[in-house]
Amino acid sequence: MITLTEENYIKAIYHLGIHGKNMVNTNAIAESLETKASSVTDMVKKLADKKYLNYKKYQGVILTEKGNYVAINIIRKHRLWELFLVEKLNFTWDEVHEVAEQLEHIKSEKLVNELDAFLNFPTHDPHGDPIPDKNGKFNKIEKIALSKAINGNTYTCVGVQDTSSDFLKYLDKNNIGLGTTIEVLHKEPFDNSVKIKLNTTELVVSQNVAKNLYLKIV
Amino acid sequence: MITLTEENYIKAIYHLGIHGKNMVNTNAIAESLETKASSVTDMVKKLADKKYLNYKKYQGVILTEKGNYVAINIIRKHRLWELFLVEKLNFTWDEVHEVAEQLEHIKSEKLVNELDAFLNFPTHDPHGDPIPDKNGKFNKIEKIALSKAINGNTYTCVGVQDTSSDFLKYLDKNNIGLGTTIEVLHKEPFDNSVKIKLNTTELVVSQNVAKNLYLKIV
DNA sequence: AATAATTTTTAGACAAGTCTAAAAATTATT
DNA sequence: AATAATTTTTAGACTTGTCTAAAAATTATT
Repeated sequence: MITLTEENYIKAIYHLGIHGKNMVNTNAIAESLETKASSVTDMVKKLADKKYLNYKKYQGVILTEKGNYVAINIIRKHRLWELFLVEKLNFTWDEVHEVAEQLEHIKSEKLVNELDAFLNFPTHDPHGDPIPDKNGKFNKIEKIALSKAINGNTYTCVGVQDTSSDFLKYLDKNNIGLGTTIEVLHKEPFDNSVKIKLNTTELVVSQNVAKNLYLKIV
Repeated sequence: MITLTEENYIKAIYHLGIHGKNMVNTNAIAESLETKASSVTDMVKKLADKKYLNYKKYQGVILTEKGNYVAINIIRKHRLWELFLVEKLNFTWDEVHEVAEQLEHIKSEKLVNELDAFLNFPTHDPHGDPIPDKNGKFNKIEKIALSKAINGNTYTCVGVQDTSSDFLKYLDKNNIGLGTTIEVLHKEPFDNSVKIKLNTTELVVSQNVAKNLYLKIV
């Protein structure tokens, strides 16, 4: 039986390993889980024993097929629950994360699959992230950060990188959500801020915001 | 912060203390949680320190107001989730318990209250047990075990005592559910079995079944 | 290539919750 | 009321996951 802590390590390692196919190092895991490197070393040995990952001393860690499967399953549950909370229980997109972090660990195959059906087999969660299906399959959408968007083009918002409450509240306040149409008016080379057009209003957003907002070309 | 284990102890103590206002003893708690008496003693001291209950050495344990509040809140969550699983996710009444045991520990005031609203503020769960409201209030229904029902009277089924999968499957197989109309035809003094009439069919149930099936007079 | 800085691992300790075995208190029996 | 049976508690140990501090390996710098 896999423990809650083990699941959280596997999830963190999955997310850290997503870009670049190289190994995930101890300090990165420690930082992401807000724990100490020595604790990570201990746990990583245990997870290697259980065949969730391959571990080379001083080299870092990489998930096995088995570990990958576990990670994707947790992510599937997390995102289904997030969507459930927003669609059925009136949560806002900045409120869902904390609760979904708990719900993702509930163990019941039937529960996940019935929830999936209840929500009509959705493909994306409230932050625009893809939801893996029963078999772990999901397609990533071709998205681009606002900071890398091209002047004069028009896009729609398809997701966010940062899911912190503060950032999501900022977006809400400025009427930016999934599906919002955004035209790129001007990119300021001095501070990398970007001037955009939303419906009728114009808005200047900082580099920080621009980096964390994902768009798709219309 | 209260731990999962503490919550389970408090819930068990609440259920054990419901009949008779006297103290709940160590062995009873140990048996109900399938643990050892020595473990119970340790935990009970901890719960007393945290003011969830009053504990007198060798005398047993009784929940405080604070402990009672925690217990009722867990029961509220358990029963709301059970109803959700049956009503929205196609679970049968014998499948819900195990999953609800997990879901009842999710911590989010908003989640519980929104779930309550989503289900239209229900008053009873799929086993006929009352669901406490936001303020912990609930009315117990005047129910009677089939074994104590009176010959010739007609009742409706309002709940069960035993919620084991086997018992609930037995009831399903014989078309007995919440709201089923039951007429008591004959009580056999020899083995305490009871002959009942369901719609058109007649059925003889054992003493064991009769003791675990709750009825209300029509 | 030698030294410095950083990263990672090891060793030993701690808290939570559990266990076994033995001691202490309570309850039942004669 | 003394002894027997039962229940409860204590004492000490184990597991999981964590920590600090020190040692070892790797990477960066000169």
